[in-house]
Amino acid sequence: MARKRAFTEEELLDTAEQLIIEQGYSSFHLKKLAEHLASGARSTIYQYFANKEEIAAACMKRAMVRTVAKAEQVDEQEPLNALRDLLRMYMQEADLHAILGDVRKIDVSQSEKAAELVREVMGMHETLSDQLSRIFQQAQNEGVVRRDIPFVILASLFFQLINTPNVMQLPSEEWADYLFNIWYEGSGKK
Amino acid sequence: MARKRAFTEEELLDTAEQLIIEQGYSSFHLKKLAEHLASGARSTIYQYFANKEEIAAACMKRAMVRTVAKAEQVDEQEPLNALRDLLRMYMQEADLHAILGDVRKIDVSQSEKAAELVREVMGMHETLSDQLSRIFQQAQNEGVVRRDIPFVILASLFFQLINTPNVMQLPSEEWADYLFNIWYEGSGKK
Amino acid sequence: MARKRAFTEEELLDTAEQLIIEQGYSSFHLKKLAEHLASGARSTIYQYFANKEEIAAACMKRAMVRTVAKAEQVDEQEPLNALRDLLRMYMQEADLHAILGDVRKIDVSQSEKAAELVREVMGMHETLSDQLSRIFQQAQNEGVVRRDIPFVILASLFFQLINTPNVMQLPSEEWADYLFNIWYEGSGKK
Amino acid sequence: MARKRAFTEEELLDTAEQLIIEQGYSSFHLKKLAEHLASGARSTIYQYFANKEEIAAACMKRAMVRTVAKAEQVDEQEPLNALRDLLRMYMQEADLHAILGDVRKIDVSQSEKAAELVREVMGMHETLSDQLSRIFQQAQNEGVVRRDIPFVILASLFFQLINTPNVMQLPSEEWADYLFNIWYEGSGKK
DNA sequence: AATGAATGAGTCTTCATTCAT
DNA sequence: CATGAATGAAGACTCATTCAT
Repeated sequence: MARKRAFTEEELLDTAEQLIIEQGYSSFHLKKLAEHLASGARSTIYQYFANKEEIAAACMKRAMVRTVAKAEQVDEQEPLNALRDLLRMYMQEADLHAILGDVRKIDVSQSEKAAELVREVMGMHETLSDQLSRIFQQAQNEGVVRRDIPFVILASLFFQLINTPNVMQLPSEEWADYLFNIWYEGSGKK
Repeated sequence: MARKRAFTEEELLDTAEQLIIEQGYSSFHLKKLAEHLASGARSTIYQYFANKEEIAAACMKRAMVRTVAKAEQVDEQEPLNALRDLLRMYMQEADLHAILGDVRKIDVSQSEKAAELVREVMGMHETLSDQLSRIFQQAQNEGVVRRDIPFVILASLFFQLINTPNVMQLPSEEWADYLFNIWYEGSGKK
Repeated sequence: MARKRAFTEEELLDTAEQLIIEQGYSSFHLKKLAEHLASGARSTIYQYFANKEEIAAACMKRAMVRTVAKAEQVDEQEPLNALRDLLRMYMQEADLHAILGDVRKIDVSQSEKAAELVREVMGMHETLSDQLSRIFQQAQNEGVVRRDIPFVILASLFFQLINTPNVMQLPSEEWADYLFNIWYEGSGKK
Repeated sequence: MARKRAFTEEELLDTAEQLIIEQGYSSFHLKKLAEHLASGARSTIYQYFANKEEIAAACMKRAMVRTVAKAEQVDEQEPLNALRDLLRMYMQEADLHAILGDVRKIDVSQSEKAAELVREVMGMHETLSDQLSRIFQQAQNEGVVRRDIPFVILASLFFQLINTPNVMQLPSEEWADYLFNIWYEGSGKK
């Protein structure tokens, strides 16, 4: 008994995520968002979200939830296998990096809702970090990775692999495994 | 007899660079720039540059020129030594990464001058890449790095080392050497 | 060494005061304000004030300061004379009533400056009330006004005289004295 | 078979009146109105009224009609008794004052219906004024109120009594009689 | 030159009103 | 009839850029 929706909340967040990833949060404008939505006026957006900040935060939370859900399904029994699986997963959620860098830029002072969402994202980030640390520590205990390097650094380097441009155009999983090997074996000659 | 200069072009670019690095290009405003300049009015900036985009581009070019100059001084005879030296150098010019990520964000459509500057920055980036590739190829020829991996990827991974947060607070050079070792030997157990 | 000002801060506040008095704070818009200023764009206003709320608050404070200054010059020795003088004075600052009713409508949550100004206005209101109370109490002590009525009520009724439309078009002072007499003697036959 | 009514016209006007009295016409929004209605959507309001202005005007007319009806029942034989009764009545319809101050704020240029309603309200206001004048004139004729003051002024001062804040928390009728006495006898010592 | 001031284009947000189911 | 949804016309505010002294 009402008009047909111009776009779903889902579509809105998809579009927002795409824009934020491509151009960064600082240049994320509702005008642009509305234009990219194809149908629907700018003001319609306010039916779904109270303000720009909430959109960005909701968007980031959604990506984070998605990632955490996948991360939880990784079997942590065998550290190396776990790391390989995690890398594959992060490779698919490659934008997470960009997003995490932008969460702090959200002005949270005018919207308690946005503040809460940002807090949740931070919390989940913590969860992911903890998982990596846990696995790395176990790997060190089992002696399968170097022990002469603090695991934070190992983790940090490992996490950066995601940013490597896939110049060989390999399928995501193969690419992940390829990088994993280099990370593990090193770039020097054997 | 002209009035006392409010600020030199040099000072302006220094301040701009600092701002762009700290907060990213998208949130780089001339208002902020003027405030950080201590002396001089916002409108005075237009005596030196025609618009915001030119400032950003000039700023990035300057950083690039600086880097290229240093890179040229690296002795490329011994590939591994050359790489070590380059890493040390890049570590000092760590902001280059941030800057390079932002060049593309400059809206170049309204200012031919800015467009030209951006092109120059891109060109110099190319120069740096070529150098890295050259050294890596030589290293592969000499058999001091793995040959089963395309040198572009080796270079890409190598270049990412710069982003690793220096959690151990080591002095820049030591930190570079530390990472170099991990990159070379890998993270896996020996 | 700069362009000529489109309007002074003084002119701006004058215009704002007029608008707020005529149409109330709730319908006070910067667009309207700019239009009434004859010269100057809307955005120029922001050179002088940070936001709408500050303008309104500054405007009210100015009126209040003006009034308090006049009130302080009233000689309180003889209560009845003092009251007569005060009434004359309030008659000239007749808009004070309208303004006071609107101070509370100012949204103070986004601007500390506005909040402070509002606080100051309230404080000065207090000062004026205290003065009235003081004089009324003294008048009761000296037996020149009724003692069977709480002085707050006496003051309240007295203060309302200001709102009486001057249908006879008497000069302000005469009109004040005229009303003062009715207030004192009552409307009933002697 | 129609759906259940979301709200009656009566309920709508009740709520509108309450809002206009509490916060003034300038901050009267249909959004707020709909929220306060508990049941029914904002758009449903347009089944009953063509626009915001009509609602406000209808609301004010209703209050006016109510007041006029009560005023007509006052026995005008004895002027003083009539005045006392009128004051009691106005005290109960104390919001009338607020409403009358707001009629002029209604933008009547877009809706002929609203314009007509506003005209009616003004007309009834006239009626009430006439009644007051009539009674005052009679009172002057009978010599029960001062004759040295134009009856318009007497009426005006009388009407303002309604605004006096009831600090003593007396029941409405007692409060009316209390003020009536002061108005009649004056505030000066006997 | 340097700069205080002006300004218009652009963004966010709100709200009355209209649509279409 | 009722209403969920859409929307355009404001209004607040910011900022790059231009003016004129």
